[in-house]
Amino acid sequence: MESKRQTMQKQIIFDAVNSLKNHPSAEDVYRYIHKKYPQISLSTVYRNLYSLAQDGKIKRLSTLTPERFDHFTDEHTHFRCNRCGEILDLFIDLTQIILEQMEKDSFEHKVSGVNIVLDGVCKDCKGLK
Amino acid sequence: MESKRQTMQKQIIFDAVNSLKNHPSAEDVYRYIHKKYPQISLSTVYRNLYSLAQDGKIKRLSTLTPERFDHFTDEHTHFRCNRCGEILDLFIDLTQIILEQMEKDSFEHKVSGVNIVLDGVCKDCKGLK
DNA sequence: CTTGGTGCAAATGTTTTGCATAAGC
DNA sequence: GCTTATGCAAAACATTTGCACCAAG
Repeated sequence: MESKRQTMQKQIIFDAVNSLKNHPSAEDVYRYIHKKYPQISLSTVYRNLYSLAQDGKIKRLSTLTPERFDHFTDEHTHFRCNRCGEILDLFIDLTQIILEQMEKDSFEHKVSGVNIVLDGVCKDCKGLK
Repeated sequence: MESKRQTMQKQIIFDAVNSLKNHPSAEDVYRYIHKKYPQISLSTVYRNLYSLAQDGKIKRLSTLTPERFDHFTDEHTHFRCNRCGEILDLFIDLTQIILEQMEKDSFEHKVSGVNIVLDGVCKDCKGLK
C-alpha cells in the first residue's frame, strides 16, 4: 500500500485534500476533482488517500463515518456539531495530557494513536431553535 | 425512536448486551441471540440497540466501525489493539480532564459527549513477533 | 520491459427503510 | 382498537476487490 510511483492522480488527490481543508471524505474529494478530471475513478481516490496517509502526507480520521481525511497531520482533537454536521479542529493539546495521564497510571499497553471526537452543538448552532 | 412499549425482543437484546460485555456489534448481538431466538431479525436488533441507547440503558460507540454497544454507560475511554482487534475499557478518567481543559480555554461550543479511542498494541500482543 | 497503478464493474459489509402483519397497552 | 414494534426483503451507503489495460521508472 505504500507508494512506489509518483502518479498524476496521486498529486491531484493530494492537492484536493489540501484545497478542501474541511476534513473531506473520499466522496468529497472525488466530487471536487471530478469536475476537472472526470476520468479519475472513486476507487483510485480511495487507494490514493490510503496511500498518502500511509506515507504520512495526510491523516485518516477513522473514527468518523464516513471516514474523513485531514491535510493537517499533527495529532489534534475534533469537535463534531450534531446540528450542522460540521467537523471543527481543536488545537487544544489533549493528546499530550492523555499520554501524561497514561504514564502516571503506569499503563501497560503501547499507545500509538489518540483519537478524540467531541460531540455537541457548535457556537453558531447554539443560538438556533 | 424512544421506547414506548416493552417488548420481549427489547428485553432479550438488552440482556444480550449485558451478557456479552465485550462491546458487541449489532451482528454479534444478533448471532448471540439467534441460537435461542431464531425468529428475531437483525433489523429488530438494530432498532432496539438504538432505542436502548436513546433511553440511556446502553451506550453507542459510534467512533468504531462497525458500531459497537456498551453495557457500561458511564463516560470512559477505549483502547483498540491493532494486532488482535480487541477493544479494552480504560477507566482512567480522561473525560473529566478534557472537560476541565475546555473550561480553562473558555471553549465556546457546547460539548455533550467525549469519544476517545486510543490505538496501539495491547500488552498481550506486544510480546508476539 | 517490468511491475505497480488505474478504471470499471461487481462484490462486500454495515446500516436503514418500506410495508404488511403482529402484539403492547 | 389504536399504534407501535416486528420480520422480511430490498435499498442505501461506504468501502474493497478482481481483472484487463496503462504507464512510470
